[in-house]
Amino acid sequence: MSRARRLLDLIQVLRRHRRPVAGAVLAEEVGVSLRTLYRDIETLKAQGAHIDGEAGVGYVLRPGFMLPPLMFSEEEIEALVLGSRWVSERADGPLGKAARNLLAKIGAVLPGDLKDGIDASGLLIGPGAPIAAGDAELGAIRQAIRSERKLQVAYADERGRATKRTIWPIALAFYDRVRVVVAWCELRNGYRHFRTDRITALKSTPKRYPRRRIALLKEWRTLKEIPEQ
Amino acid sequence: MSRARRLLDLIQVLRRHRRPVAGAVLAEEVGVSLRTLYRDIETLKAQGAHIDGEAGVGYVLRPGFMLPPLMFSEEEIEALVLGSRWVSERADGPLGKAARNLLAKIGAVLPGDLKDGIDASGLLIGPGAPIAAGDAELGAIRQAIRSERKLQVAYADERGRATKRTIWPIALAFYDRVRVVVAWCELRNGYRHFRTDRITALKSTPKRYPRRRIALLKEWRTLKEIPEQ
DNA sequence: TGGCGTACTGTCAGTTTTTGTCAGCAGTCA
DNA sequence: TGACTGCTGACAAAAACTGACAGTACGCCA
Repeated sequence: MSRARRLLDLIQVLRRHRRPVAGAVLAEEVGVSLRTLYRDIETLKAQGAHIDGEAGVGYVLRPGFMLPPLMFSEEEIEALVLGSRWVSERADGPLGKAARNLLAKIGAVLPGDLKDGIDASGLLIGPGAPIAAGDAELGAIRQAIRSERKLQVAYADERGRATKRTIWPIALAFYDRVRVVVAWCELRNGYRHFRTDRITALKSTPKRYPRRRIALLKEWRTLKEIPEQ
Repeated sequence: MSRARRLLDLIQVLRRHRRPVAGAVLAEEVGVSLRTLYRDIETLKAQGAHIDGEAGVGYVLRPGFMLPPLMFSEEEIEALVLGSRWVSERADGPLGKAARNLLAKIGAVLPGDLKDGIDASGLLIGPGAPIAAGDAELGAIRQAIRSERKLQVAYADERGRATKRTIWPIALAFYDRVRVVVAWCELRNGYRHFRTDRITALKSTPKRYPRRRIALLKEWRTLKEIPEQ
């Protein structure tokens, strides 16, 4: 197995372990000596991987994705840049910032004559309809979705009726003007949609919801296809 | 210099030359023997680079971008997926397809447990307002923008007055419901905006416009900041 | 405090990979 | 046809990688 391949494998192995892993364990899993493992970790760090090593503890990989060398066509890059610009303009603050970081990161590795390529991409996002409020909490909502944790929300429905609910957020949908949380609602015992601008208060909880998000998402998608009464 | 680094360099060198380049020239530029260069080209092709070699002619790199190994944070990947989904749903057909290819390409290199990660990303694009017509020509417009070539268009303005113009397209702006071509208009001798749904006919020409697109784009941006009369 | 588990570094010999040289075949173009 | 070029195989030299061993440093815990 080539060295480059082994390095990718090492990242995967690291990803599998959520807790810190000892170098010796990693070395065994990828089939090299401990000394070589240290060298590999060094190489990966040099390539930008976020690996934290602590004496007496082990290694952890900060959440993220490592991509191997990849070739994109012009149109694919255009799509990437346009999409990131849309996120940058129309999504909430932190996500928009991530989109700009993404572009900066890609720009940084392109040779000089291509850096402007990204800035000067011919595809632009026009200003759109003003987006309804409720941005401040989106970061927390995304975090809850990622980590599959329950949220407590105070919600005012379209008729202004206020309720307090515990929900299992499974997705966040971006419309032109509003954002909608898709969630299982413990109060109603069913899937419900919550416009973020109508969430009057939100509290993250440390409680994980009892099913996997992917399964819930699949179930919700199936239900959606059945016309409602 | 590491081999991986040299391969990236080689891609850059190839990008610089628009005409076919002899392997001997490339070998000299990256500082290796011809034999090694052939081996490098082979490796790059195996990694997915679109390099065409023809005996008696030389090498050409089909337009595109090669990215080195890159680490993205969770939020950056979320932004990438969400942005690509927006492009996939809301941009024109070919670009949308490119966005889907982009995601597939990234999904393909991720280890098994992450592939669904992309499909199951918790961020969705909601259905939006119907988009005004004029999609069919977008591919040709983007092509003209990329290659800095003039377009002949028949245009009906907001009051229905029809004109025929030769324009230098420099950008394409995506609004919620319409798409707008930003261009220098030879008829009006100035920058004008054309809604794609009001372009009644469009013809690509092989004529390059006389200035660089980046410069025009910069000029247009400056002019925009001056309030119009 | 001492012991344990761990990250990390240096050195060096053996192994593997990469590289250059040479030789030859095949395709393109004028 | 001849000049130029892509492409492949073989082999030895050069370079990089690897494993083993020795040693240091750091954090945790009894």
